[in-house]
Amino acid sequence: MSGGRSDKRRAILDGALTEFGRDGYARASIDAIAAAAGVSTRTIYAHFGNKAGLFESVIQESATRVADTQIAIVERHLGKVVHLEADLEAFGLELTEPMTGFRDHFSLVRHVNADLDHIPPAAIEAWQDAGPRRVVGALADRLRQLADRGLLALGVPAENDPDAAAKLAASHLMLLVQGAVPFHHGVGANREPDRESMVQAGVRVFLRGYLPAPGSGSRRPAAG
Amino acid sequence: MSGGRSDKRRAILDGALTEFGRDGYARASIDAIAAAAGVSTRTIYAHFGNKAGLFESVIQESATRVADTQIAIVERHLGKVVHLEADLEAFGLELTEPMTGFRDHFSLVRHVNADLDHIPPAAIEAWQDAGPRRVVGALADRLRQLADRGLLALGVPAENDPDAAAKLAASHLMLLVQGAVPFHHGVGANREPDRESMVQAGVRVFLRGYLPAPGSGSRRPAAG
DNA sequence: GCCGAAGTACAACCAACGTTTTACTATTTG
DNA sequence: CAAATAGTAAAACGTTGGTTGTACTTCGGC
Repeated sequence: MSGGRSDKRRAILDGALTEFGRDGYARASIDAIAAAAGVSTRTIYAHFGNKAGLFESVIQESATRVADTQIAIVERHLGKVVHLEADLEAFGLELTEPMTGFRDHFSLVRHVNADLDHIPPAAIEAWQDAGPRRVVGALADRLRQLADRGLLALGVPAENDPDAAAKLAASHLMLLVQGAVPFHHGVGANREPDRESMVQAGVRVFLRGYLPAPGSGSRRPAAG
Repeated sequence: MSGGRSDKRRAILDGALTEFGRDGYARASIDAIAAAAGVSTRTIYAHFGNKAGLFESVIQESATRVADTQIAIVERHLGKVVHLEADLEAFGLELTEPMTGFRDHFSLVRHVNADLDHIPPAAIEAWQDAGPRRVVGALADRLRQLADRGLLALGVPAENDPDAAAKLAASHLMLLVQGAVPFHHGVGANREPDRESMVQAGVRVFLRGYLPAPGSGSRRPAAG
């Protein structure tokens, strides 16, 4: 019918993302994952060895997909900037959308951030490299490009990492824009409908922080 | 020696905070908590009924203590403001300090935020009311006071919640300032020593966003 | 000195879970 | 056809963990 042989692997990854995302590593059971994937538990062990191996595959694969999506959004809105504020707002709006679309993934990420002590460092590095660092890097590239055009002032770079200023600004933008979306059903006392205004506010704050002082070629935002 | 009878309860709460913070609810075991508290497991059930009851007591108690500390920091630095930027920086610096001092608590909070689906809503509300909402409220009060003096421009308030603008600004400040401290040993690619400069950067961004336009009594920061 | 509250040590119960084993089926490939 | 490959179903193993029951100890207050 649907597949030649092995969409089993895909089904397992999907089911595991759902279960791990909802319940976290410890609570999620192999049996539940097998049921969600429509697969026998033995097949999971055949593909991924053990629970830990499955988990690493799940987060790395999911992070890659999400990062690809987010980088595409970065490029779409910040590749050719015509009106900085409007483009940043559109960027932020579309960036916070996947957080509902990829609900399971971001739920999983929260679990990972809480469980860092129980995850092998190699797995963490692999995940960060495949996901968040790639996004921040892409965003930093675009911000530096805008700074070169004189549209932004990113501040003085550090000696060791010349991109530190751009990465910091990128982190700030992500923080301000993603802080707009509540973790869950209204934990931060924020309601859904004001996502747009929350993003606008975040962008406005970002711009106030990183707009070059009027009448300066490309200076740092302020004196220490 | 040290106590008449029942510091047992305190010892249990402390030990449980350590264990829950390191391992999360599911992984933390009653036996380990009992051992950490120097107490028999039976005593834990005598005091708190069951694991869930213990957990709720732990987070509520801990959140209250941390919030008290943070509110004191808010008042100390933002009660009598003389030099806004310097005071905000000192505030941010001292606010991010407890995150290492109360390491277990913030670790626990990350677990809670990831485990929201598995925690009774009543417990979540109680925790939010006892902790984060009180801090944001206190900070918002001070920001509104600064806005009244014309030192800040918080934006237009919403109809339903007149304090929404102040609370949003307070959330932004917390976000920018606390985003400076890495979750763990360098997950965000940030190193410890630059906490000071991270806080400075965050405050600078905040001020650029919420400083009143020069030569305006008390306007909103920008047009929509 | 006695009572009762609080605590302890220890065993036991029961359920859940990760993992392996075994026996069996279906499908592809040479 | 034969052999390998991938998958399934179900039981079993060993461990861990939450929870309870029970008998024993402390110790402060009357």
